[in-house]
Amino acid sequence: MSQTTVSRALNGFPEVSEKTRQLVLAAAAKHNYKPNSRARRLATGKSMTIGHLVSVSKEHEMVNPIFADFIAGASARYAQSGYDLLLSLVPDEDEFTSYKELAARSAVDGVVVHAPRADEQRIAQLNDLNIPFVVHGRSSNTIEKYNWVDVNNERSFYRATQLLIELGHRTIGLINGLAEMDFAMRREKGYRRALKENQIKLTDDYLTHSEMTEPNGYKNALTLLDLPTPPTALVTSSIIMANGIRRALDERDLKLGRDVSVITHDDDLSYFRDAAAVPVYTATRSSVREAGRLSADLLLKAIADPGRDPEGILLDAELILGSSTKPPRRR
Amino acid sequence: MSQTTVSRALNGFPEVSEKTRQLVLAAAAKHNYKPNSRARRLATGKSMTIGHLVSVSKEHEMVNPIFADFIAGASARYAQSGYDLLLSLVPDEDEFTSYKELAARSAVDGVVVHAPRADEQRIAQLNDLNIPFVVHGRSSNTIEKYNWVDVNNERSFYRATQLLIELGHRTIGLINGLAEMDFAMRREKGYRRALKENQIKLTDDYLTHSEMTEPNGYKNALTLLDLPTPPTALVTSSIIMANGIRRALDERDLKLGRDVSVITHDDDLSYFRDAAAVPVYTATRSSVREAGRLSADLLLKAIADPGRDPEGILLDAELILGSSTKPPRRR
DNA sequence: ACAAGCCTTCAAAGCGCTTTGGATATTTTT
DNA sequence: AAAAATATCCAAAGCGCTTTGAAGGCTTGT
Repeated sequence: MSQTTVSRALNGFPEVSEKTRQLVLAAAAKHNYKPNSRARRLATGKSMTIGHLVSVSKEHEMVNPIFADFIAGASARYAQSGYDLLLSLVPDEDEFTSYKELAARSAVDGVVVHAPRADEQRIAQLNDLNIPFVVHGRSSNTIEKYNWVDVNNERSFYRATQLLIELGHRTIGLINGLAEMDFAMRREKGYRRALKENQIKLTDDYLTHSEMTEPNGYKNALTLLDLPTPPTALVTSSIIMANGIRRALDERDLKLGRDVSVITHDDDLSYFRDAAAVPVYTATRSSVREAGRLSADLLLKAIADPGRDPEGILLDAELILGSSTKPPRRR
Repeated sequence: MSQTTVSRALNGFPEVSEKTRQLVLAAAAKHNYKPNSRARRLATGKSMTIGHLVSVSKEHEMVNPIFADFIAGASARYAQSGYDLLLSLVPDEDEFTSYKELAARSAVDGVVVHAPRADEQRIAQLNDLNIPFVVHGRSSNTIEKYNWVDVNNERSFYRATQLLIELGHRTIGLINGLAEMDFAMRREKGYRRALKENQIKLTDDYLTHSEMTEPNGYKNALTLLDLPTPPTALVTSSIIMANGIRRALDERDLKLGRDVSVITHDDDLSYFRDAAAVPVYTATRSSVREAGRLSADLLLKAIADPGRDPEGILLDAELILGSSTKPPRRR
């Protein structure tokens, strides 16, 4: 049987009769034959690979813990469509070089941009390289069109802050992610809007920016608790930081919920899943794994149809009531 | 200039004069030329790709949080050697199929085996497939030779338990990972050995096995605290579980350290780095990122020299004194 | 029974590199 | 100055597939 027939049979072309196809498939299964990826990719001119470049902050060598769950969501989709996932953790200053290199050697058919900043260079750069991409998040100061999947950060933090205010809190801190991150900026905006609408004036002392680690949650919580007028409630951007906050409260002999209310953003990480009947944390919750799935779908569409107009998908984080929020304690 | 010369110049062959090489390099840099990966891989017969198959438990869709840091370590090494990292998150029951498929289409030059069980099928299977691999961890019930990088789990949990005993604790619980995992088995062994050497008899009630999530740490801690004779100290396999334990203590109005001592294994995750002058947790600490680096090195060596005898690298976890351990409280 | 048309199969070209074996230019030796 | 040795470059083959263009085998209509 000729190579052509085999190739066509395996790739589902209509020119081959059903009988021969079955024969070919049977023989392939029997010998555990799979077309050699390398040869196939050269012949088709496609890489059948999606690149994920995750930046590692030089300073703290920090890998954003949400990325594992995000990738878990995306990976499943890629597998379904026969794509491989190429992962590269790069020092953040090398990010663009890495994209360029991937494009030059045409190693990937598309890439995912993680952790966009409010000012994000990569979007224009990738548009220039003319390589399909999707951004997990958005970039406020970017005018260009691009594909993105994001959570409604501004609105959900507005609602979270509003909830605390309705409970009676007037001194509310925000323990946020790095200031240059787009999500952090939007969350801050929501927080400020809620305060403003309720005529609450707070200095920037009640606002911290840092990498979202547990120690940073702890440290920043202590800083806020040591203010002359300590906050009675905290909003934070990550459940990992929330754990640090809990530790800080513990150290000050304060009880989460009773003494200080906390609302956290909850990415629904698989190892922190807050699935109790009454959740531990009141939270703005949105599954980052689902975001991974949607991002993958969007990217695959963009690759399949290069003429396609960029699209944005906005997920709405639910505001989940848990036991970490109560009215402020009487003094 | 001929294709041959260019190829040789770029790949550092001695047959080309230094002058021409510089010319070629300059021209390549100028046009941002990089040899097409697909073509190069077909021509050389190498994939220049390392596969990481991370299994996702069907039940909880849990992705082991240590894998991000492990991969961060490995990725840096791959990049240095020009290798790509292919990541696939697969439902655990499909693991072997996935390896076989990767091998059949020769998509990778080697693979890393994550989270080995005490009875681990994959090792024999990969040896059969004759594909270079390294295991992160070991498999106690496997006789075959293989490359591995592991921590001295048995010894470090022996020492941890011993420390608690020396402090005066007699009722010590172990909140461990899944029973079938090799690391969990070894840690239990160390724990039991320390108890036995000190003539301490405890029922299996003081021992729990589960996926290492925060909620499981919480739940299992509560279970142990509710025993007729509750433990005065706990040993646990993950800092994420330790956070759950803290929450359980909190709920019971017990203070970590003062009321219940805790020693945790600490993988030195980037978002939980316990770098305070006096660490929060007394811990058996070993950087999983370093394990990633070493695994990558070992695998690359194995690929470069197929005749090489398998090698094992045993890392010793340090026992770090923190503030979560104190003598048991008088009743 | 023959031509037209379709279904099925095939031989060969090409994907963009690396590598082999040979040719040419240069230097060294006799 | 010629021969030998070496340094430098090149044309062509080949990696294992997909895809093109064409040929062979069957069916159908007349």
